Amino acid sequence: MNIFADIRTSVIETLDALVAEGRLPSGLSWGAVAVEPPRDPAHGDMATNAAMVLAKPADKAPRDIAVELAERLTSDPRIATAEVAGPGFINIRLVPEVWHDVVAEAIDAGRSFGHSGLGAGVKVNIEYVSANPTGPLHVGHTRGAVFGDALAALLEFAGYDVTREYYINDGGAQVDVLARSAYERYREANGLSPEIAEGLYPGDYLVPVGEALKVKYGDRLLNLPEGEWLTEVRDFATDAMMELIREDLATLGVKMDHFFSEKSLYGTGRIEAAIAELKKRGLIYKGTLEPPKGKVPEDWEPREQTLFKSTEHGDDVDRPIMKSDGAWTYFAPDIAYHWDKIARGFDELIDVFGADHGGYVKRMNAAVSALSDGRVPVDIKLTQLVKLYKNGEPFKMSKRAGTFITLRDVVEEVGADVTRFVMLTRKNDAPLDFDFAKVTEQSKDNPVFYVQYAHARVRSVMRRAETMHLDWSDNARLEDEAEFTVAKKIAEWPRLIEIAARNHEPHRVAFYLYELASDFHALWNKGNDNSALRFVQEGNPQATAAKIALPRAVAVVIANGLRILGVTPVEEMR
RNA sequence: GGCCCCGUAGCUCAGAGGAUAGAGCGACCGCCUCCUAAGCGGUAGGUCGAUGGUUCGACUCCAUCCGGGGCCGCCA
Repeated sequence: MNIFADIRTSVIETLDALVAEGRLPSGLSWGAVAVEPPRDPAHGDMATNAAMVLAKPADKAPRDIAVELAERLTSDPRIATAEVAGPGFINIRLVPEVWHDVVAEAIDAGRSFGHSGLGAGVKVNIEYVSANPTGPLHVGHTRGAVFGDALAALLEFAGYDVTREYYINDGGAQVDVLARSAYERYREANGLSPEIAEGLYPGDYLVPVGEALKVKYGDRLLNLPEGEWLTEVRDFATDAMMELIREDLATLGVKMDHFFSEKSLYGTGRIEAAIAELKKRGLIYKGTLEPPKGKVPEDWEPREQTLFKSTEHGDDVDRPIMKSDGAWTYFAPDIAYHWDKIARGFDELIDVFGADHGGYVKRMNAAVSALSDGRVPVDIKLTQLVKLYKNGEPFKMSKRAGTFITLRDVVEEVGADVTRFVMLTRKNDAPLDFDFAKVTEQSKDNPVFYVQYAHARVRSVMRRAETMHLDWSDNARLEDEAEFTVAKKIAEWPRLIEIAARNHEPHRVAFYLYELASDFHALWNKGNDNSALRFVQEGNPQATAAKIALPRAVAVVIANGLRILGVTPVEEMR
């Protein structure tokens, strides 16, 4: 139940009735008619703009429509008052029973409260993380992992059929570099001193890989020319890195449905097939690009390449898919990969990239648009930088010195729950400050704590109520303003889910939970002054049952929200 | 030079085209005999970067400009 959608339906039925009676002209569109919570609670529980958006097409004064509409709306038993205000708003107040019903429904529906038919089984593929398999995941990947995972859960909650996917970049030159780096560690394991040349990966994490290579191959690969060991070492090292990455993701609670290998596209005709699709549409040609303006590379010279006419689908320049030497560019397997997703029947695609990949958005959009003839929308979400701090001091990282902070460092330091919540306290495209000290602080300054604390408070009173052997009725008795404030916030949950899902913005869930927790803490505190508002009424099981329904509903919503974010709701604070 | 993101209170940030633009921090003033004060209430603080445009209505959409960041031929 989404009370805002329900009342909107009522508004529209009323409008239809007005049309049927000739009070409004026929043929009007209700698309712009909205029923929303007002900014100022003094304006009521919800407001509709119907009269204003219909005034012009209906050729009537907004207030005339509003007066007529408002008068009829009150015949809806849920609507207590409907008043015309301002330029033509209709401010609606609902009867108290509605809010009691919301509380009962939240408790009754439990984990499914807020589920939406929005997705209606639409198949969505969400690709995230997709880090090169050349080492452990670092902080930047962590944000992408958390964001993608929360978005996936959010869409599932909203009724979408979601596939979580990771694209393994195991087809390019970087995995050869990985192989050479691992080979040096293999030599080291054999008692030789490794030569980590400039450009190789120096990290310690390859030491065990070298040792494992020794276990598998003994000394047989020593003193062989690179051509004879490269493939085997590369595959071995890549598998080891993917195993490492899977473990890293597991510590965060991220589990992919599907890993897709770039390598599987090469030599199998799959790239060729995807390019053939573009060729079929007349979007492949041979040509020479202009040099990039502004920053001209020293060694630039015009070369003829095979190009994708991405400008036909909104890109700024056409993009090379094959180099002048006949090898595919990195973009070619990307096209093939996305063609594969389309061929697998996904209705919508989402890619989560780091902000440094912003330059690829237009070309990927163009590729998907071309390959699906505009049928499959692709939304590319960029996650901005994470700046690390400790007690307000910037945390210096140096890749060269190998002192970069890994995902595992972060999770071990503050825990997966805190990591996930904090990463979602900013919009994906806003930079994020992550202070190791502050995120674990137990105070209201810390949103993770604040929301968890609200949940723990509810569980605490529920444990107390257990001892009273009361009848756990879903029927709340709401009396105080603060109680209605909380119930009304709960009523917004289903609507919030739809907005967040539609915009692909899981951070909205985190912000909402903070607001709900705030309303709840306020109510709790009111119980300090006014014992009638306490959830546990000593020696009175009936009164307690009636008062404890509301916090129970709060806990349901907080738990559902936290689960979407991938955070475990806690039973008590420790 | 081009493209993308950002610009909202002193600071960090929310804000489906709606009414008098919000929250937290910081500052100031209050609230524990009472389910966790790990909390709550109040006060102060704003030309929503600028100028035009669309609209009944613009922080929101469009254009131009200013400021900050990122990316920019065959690299991955």
